[in-house]
Amino acid sequence: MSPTARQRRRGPRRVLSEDEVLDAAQSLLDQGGTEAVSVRGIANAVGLAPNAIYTYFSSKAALMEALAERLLGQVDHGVLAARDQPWRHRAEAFALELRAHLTAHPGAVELIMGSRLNGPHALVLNEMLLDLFAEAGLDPDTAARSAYVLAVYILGAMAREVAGLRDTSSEPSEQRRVAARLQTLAETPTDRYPRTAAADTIADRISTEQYLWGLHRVLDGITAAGGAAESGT
Amino acid sequence: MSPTARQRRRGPRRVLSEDEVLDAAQSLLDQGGTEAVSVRGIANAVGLAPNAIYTYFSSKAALMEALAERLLGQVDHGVLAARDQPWRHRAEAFALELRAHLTAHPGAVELIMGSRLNGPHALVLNEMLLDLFAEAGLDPDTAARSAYVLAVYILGAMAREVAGLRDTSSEPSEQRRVAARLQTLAETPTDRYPRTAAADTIADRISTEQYLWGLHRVLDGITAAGGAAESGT
DNA sequence: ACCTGAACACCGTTCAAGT
DNA sequence: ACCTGAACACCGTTCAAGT
Repeated sequence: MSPTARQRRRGPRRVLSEDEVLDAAQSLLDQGGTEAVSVRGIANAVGLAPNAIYTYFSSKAALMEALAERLLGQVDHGVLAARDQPWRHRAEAFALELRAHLTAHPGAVELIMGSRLNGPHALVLNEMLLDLFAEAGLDPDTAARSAYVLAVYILGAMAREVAGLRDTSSEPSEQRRVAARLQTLAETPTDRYPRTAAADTIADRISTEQYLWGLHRVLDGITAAGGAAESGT
Repeated sequence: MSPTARQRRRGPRRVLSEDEVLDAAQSLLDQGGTEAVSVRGIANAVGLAPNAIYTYFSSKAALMEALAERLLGQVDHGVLAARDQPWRHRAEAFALELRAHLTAHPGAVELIMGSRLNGPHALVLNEMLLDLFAEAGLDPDTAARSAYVLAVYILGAMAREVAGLRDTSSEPSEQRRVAARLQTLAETPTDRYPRTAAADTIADRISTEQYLWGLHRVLDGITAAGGAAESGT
């Protein structure tokens, strides 16, 4: 599953793909957050000397940019394109899908938030949001503004959510317990401890409820301003 | 202006305040962003050995947390507390004030976004937002949700804005020009180049307009949901 | 063209020692 | 209690050299 050291055939032939390098980077990111991603760590994971990484990416910054772009490309946007569904339903499904993907890769949030979001995947997503709001009956200008506001809300909410999960590491009294709890939950099989699993699900549902409440307020505001066609959730 | 090396009276007496250490950190942050803030750089700026910093803060992470808190405390929240003004006007004024402060310290955004926001200054701000929405006629639960959504929008918008200003450093074709432009603008006296200054002001106003448009949509959505009392902008 | 070893100029943090 | 010098285990990146 995780890319480990491979037999190094020495020689000029390119032995790795860019994606394999990004796989290693993403694995480090998922395990220890942004600060755990190092050029030397990636090199070690793929079995190359550190400086060989610069054959694939011109700098660590370029690598991280590519990683952010790829992570954005991994979110399933099929729900956004489903034209048989009412636009509001699609917006909500997409917001939930993006949240699910990013909370599964918490380190990715910081990366995506700091990125310019002008890569191909980001542009595709923006295009789909423009389409969505156009179908909702908004004129192009209002649709563009609305897409921006929606993106700000979704990404901002994700950033606040993962910031709340942060370690702090010095004061074990507060959030440390939550992290420890999550760790425990990740290790306890759901079917053996139904109560614990249920409590966790409830906690998550509360957070999801707050997220969706805000999303609905944003969509309400957009609808009222742009004269968008109303449609059920 | 910037804290430079001071005469070091050697001995056990504490010669610096925590604030002086944070001053140095903030200066580095403003000049070169988060990655320019190093324990050794701070130590050099205040004229201490690097490890002496650990007398003031237990770790770099704790230092950065304190810095984020202090930066949040620097935003003028008088506009939020002005009870003679309609609540919507206060919300807008506060949003603009916070934006002005954070765009003046772009590096601070990443710091604040990554912080838990549970320090005293953050709690004060949250409390004031709760008051604001209570005065707007919302019940406590809705006020709390609304404060969260408003914070997410404001901080999210700031994060997107500073991410757009990022360097990229490798491809000078795109945003590099904007950065260069801003640099040029910062160096050209406004009164000598009125056209250039006007163009910049217009560009900023467009951005401000988008920011406020989104803010109004969010407030509209909240108002509609919570049955808040309407008041003119 | 791709990869390596070695080196450069950095990091955050710890430790024993001085005052 | 506060500060220092020295050290440890790291960084990202560059360079000359090998295939």
